Amino acid sequence: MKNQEELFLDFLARKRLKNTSQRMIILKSFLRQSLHLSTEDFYLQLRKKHPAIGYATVHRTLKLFAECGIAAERNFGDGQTRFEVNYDNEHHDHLVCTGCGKIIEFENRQIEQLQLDVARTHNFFIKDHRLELYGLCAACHASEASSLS
Amino acid sequence: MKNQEELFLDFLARKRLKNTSQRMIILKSFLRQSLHLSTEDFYLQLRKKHPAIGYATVHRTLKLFAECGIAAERNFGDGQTRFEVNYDNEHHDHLVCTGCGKIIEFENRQIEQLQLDVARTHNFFIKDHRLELYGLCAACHASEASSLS
DNA sequence: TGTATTTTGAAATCCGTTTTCATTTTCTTG
DNA sequence: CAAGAAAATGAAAACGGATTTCAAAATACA
Ligand SMILES: [Mn+2]
Ligand SMILES: [Mn+2]
Ligand SMILES: [Zn+2]
Ligand SMILES: [Zn+2]
Repeated sequence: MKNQEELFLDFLARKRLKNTSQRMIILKSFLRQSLHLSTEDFYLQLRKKHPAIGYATVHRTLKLFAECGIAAERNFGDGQTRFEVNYDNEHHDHLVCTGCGKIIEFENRQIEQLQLDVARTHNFFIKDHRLELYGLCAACHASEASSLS
Repeated sequence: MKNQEELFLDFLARKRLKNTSQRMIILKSFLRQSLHLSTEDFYLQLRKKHPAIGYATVHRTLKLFAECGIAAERNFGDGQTRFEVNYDNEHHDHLVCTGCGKIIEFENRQIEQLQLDVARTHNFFIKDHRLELYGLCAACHASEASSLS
């Protein structure tokens, strides 16, 4: 099993892309700290240590990560694309708190199986899916209840 | 059971909004022909019969429909918001063909129940959810298979 | 009616994303 | 270790869908 860094280097070689210091810095930073960060937020983080790296490069590199499979691109309906590390191509779905923005990951084999059933009954060939549950986390639910007049 | 038109008129009255000819024309057109149309596409349709109605008015009116519950706002990941009539607040999810854009609606009580289970195990209070299955419809799947070299 | 209030349509603006372009860096080959 | 070809970079511009602005028009209510 290759690690994320090796996977990315292989990808670069295969596509005749060049291995630059910016790409390595962005990769390491991404693997270290990223969890559902928007390009903007990730860029702002990175800029603290590496102010010379431009937004365009960050954007382009995150896209490369998604293309080679070490990142997943997510959209939780707030108009901002988010990226997260995609370990071993393991799939998961999300609970999104509309109160505080907290994101909880989950995986449910039964739901996945039922999705396949749905697709089959419609002669549909599934390539991908997205399931997001929106609502309030325990903390936000409690604070909303207590603030009702 | 009130129909969509009555619901919208009630909504306008409740919010002290005015009943204009544009709003009625847009409402009737929307109820008649809309199925997962983007604002742009809906506007282009409408313009054929009503060229004097502006895009901004169409956009604002579709938002009103969503606000009062007679329309549902959808986003299938192509960067365009789509609207559809939301009959009787009945929920459904979607199969989206990435080949031809075809959209098939489905409803699966078991999946809905399992979602509630997931939420409960995470002490999450669900308000809404979205489930989309992306892939190829039967026709697109067949044509892709036949075009492989 | 008169008049306050809302709505309208065109155009401008917003805002996240993507592209452009001149310059710099990387990589290959002799 | 050059040099030349190819690709990457960063700043700024462009893009595209969504939203807002604003002056003129339409509506609702007394
Ligand atoms: Mn995740
Ligand atoms: Mn639908
Ligand atoms: Zn929360
Ligand atoms: Zn299709």
